[in-house]
Amino acid sequence: MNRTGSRSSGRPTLTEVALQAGVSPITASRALRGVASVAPELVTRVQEAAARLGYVTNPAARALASAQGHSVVVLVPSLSNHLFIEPLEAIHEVLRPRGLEVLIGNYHYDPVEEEKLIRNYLAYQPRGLLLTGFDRTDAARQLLAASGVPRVHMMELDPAGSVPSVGFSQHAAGAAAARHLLAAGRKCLGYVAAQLDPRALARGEGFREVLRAAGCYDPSLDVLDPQPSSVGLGARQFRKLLARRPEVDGLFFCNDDLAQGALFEAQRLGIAIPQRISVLGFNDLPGSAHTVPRLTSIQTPRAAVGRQAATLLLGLLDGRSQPTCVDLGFELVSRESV
Amino acid sequence: MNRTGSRSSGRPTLTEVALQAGVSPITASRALRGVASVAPELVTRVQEAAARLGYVTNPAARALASAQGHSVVVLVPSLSNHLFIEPLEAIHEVLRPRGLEVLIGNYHYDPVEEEKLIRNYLAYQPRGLLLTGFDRTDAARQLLAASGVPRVHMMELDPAGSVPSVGFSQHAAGAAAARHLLAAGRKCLGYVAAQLDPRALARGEGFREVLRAAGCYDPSLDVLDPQPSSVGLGARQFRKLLARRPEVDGLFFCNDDLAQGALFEAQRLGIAIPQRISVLGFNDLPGSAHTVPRLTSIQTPRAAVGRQAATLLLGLLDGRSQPTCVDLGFELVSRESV
DNA sequence: CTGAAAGCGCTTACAG
DNA sequence: CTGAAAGCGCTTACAG
Repeated sequence: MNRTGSRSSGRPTLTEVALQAGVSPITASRALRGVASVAPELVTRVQEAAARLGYVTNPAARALASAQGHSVVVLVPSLSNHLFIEPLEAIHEVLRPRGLEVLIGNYHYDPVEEEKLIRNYLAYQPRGLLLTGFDRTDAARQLLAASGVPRVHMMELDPAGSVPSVGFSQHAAGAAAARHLLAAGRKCLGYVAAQLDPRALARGEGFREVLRAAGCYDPSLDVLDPQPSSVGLGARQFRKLLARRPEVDGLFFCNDDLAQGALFEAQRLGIAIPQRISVLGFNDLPGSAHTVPRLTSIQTPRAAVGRQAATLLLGLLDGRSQPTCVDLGFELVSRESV
Repeated sequence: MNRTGSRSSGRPTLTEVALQAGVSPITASRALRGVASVAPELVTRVQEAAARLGYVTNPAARALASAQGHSVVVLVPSLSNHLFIEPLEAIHEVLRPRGLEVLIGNYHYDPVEEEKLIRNYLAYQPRGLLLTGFDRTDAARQLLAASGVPRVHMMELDPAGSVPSVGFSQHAAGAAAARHLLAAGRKCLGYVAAQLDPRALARGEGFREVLRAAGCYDPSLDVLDPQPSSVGLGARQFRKLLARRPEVDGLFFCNDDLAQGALFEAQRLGIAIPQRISVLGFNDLPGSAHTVPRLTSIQTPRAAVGRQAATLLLGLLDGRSQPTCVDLGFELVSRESV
């Protein structure tokens, strides 16, 4: 048989399972895949044979024969800031039970790296794609369109509404932040952002718009730093901003780690939060509920985004659902720092 | 040609590249893979043809034909506690340039889930495996041994020294923690651990051993909680322990997030750190350098573990290196909390 | 240094 | 409901 040549993998094949079960390989294949048309008795016979031999489908052979991978590719801009871990876990939970492998690509906030990942992963003929936001190279856009692979975008809402997306309005979140600070009686407000991805920028837009409408927008109070977000950076930016503009009385941080750093630094500087300055975070990261003072933040539906995006993709694959735009909203969690 | 049938993937194939370049598919294959024996002129011709057509190798076909995947599987117990992100990134950096795909499996600290992942991923015929620690089911052990796939274990050192491993001695780290606290003049010491994976347990052993030798080990001062590690849990455990044993004067936490929680809670309780209680963390997570007071912690070589493990695996694949045990050590970072 | 033949382990039409 | 034939797109020996 085939097993003689050194090219065989050594693992049991479908043909061997079929032999044991006394059926043809095609029937064995159908039985294992749960194709309806197989006699129940044969199904159990095949399943037993497979179990006995410890048979596991060779994914390469399956993908080659069916011209379809059994994977869904998820592309995220980062793994290190914890933000994308929760969607990732939720995606796994939805997709794994359906027999779909989840391939994770991290492009480190670099559109060129994302384009490479898209090119590479498309070779795997994935069933679907889960992407972050809408900001990518033209080449990447073309690759995606040409591939025809169903996809859902996460974290941002499609402005046009034509591409399936699951997330919330970053702009509205920024606006809500400004309104909350204004409602707390603060007047001299700044936005402190790092990384400066499209979402942080959109929140800044929303924030500014409200301030402008309230007649208290001061561009010199904004701090936009392209460096990765971190506790240390938050502390540094807080100190610098305060030295420069001691009259500031409210700060919106684009991520909780920055805000936590500001809280630490304020304590070192002897600046009372929120008495002298209100501090508002974003994302409500683990730990923010326990800082001193407890951080007021905007909770984002990260796990829900992953879950819904995966579910929507599944619907698209089955032809059950239409491309839609799912707005999951956000929630301001009021604690002690504003 | 083949392209007529609906079974084709629609993407350009090696054969088409070969046609364009005026060579046989085999030569095209060799040229693209960088097999030495191809005439330089043909190599460039093939590469140009491939570029022109936008050819990307079909990984399924390649894996099937070569009875070898081009992936390395990395299995980690968690993604959410940030600990395993750095090794993962480092592994990517080493393996991707070599054309190896990195498949990530997260088993959520569940050996049964790890066993399933091993079974599944082995079907991909990975070139190598990167595993976390040595604690797994017997079935998993057998699968690994039977597969013959080269592997390197991370984070712990192989006690026997026969299996390749890269990490540091968890036991020694625990002992170092105890010595540091003792050297600071503390006598009433406890170990606060969560998750209770084998590594946290090993650190506890090392910690206890030193205390015992110093004649001040008190088992009732240890807090071992199987829940996931978090800032909130650290705060809770700190408060409870303090209510129960107000005389405690030094605490070693199995992870920095717990220690950070304790710092917050101490502040709320008005307990001076380190004057009344020394707090020692573990892992030196981002943020720990900025807490109030700044957290003294034990820095672990997480990125280096990933980098070295991947490098060692590469050596194993090339037959360049022998299985060895690489001890990367750890470093106590003295700040303000002890 | 290059190539014709065969095969990797599945699944897709096509029959019956 | 079941199966024989062909094919997915590569690479492995084997020649020359």
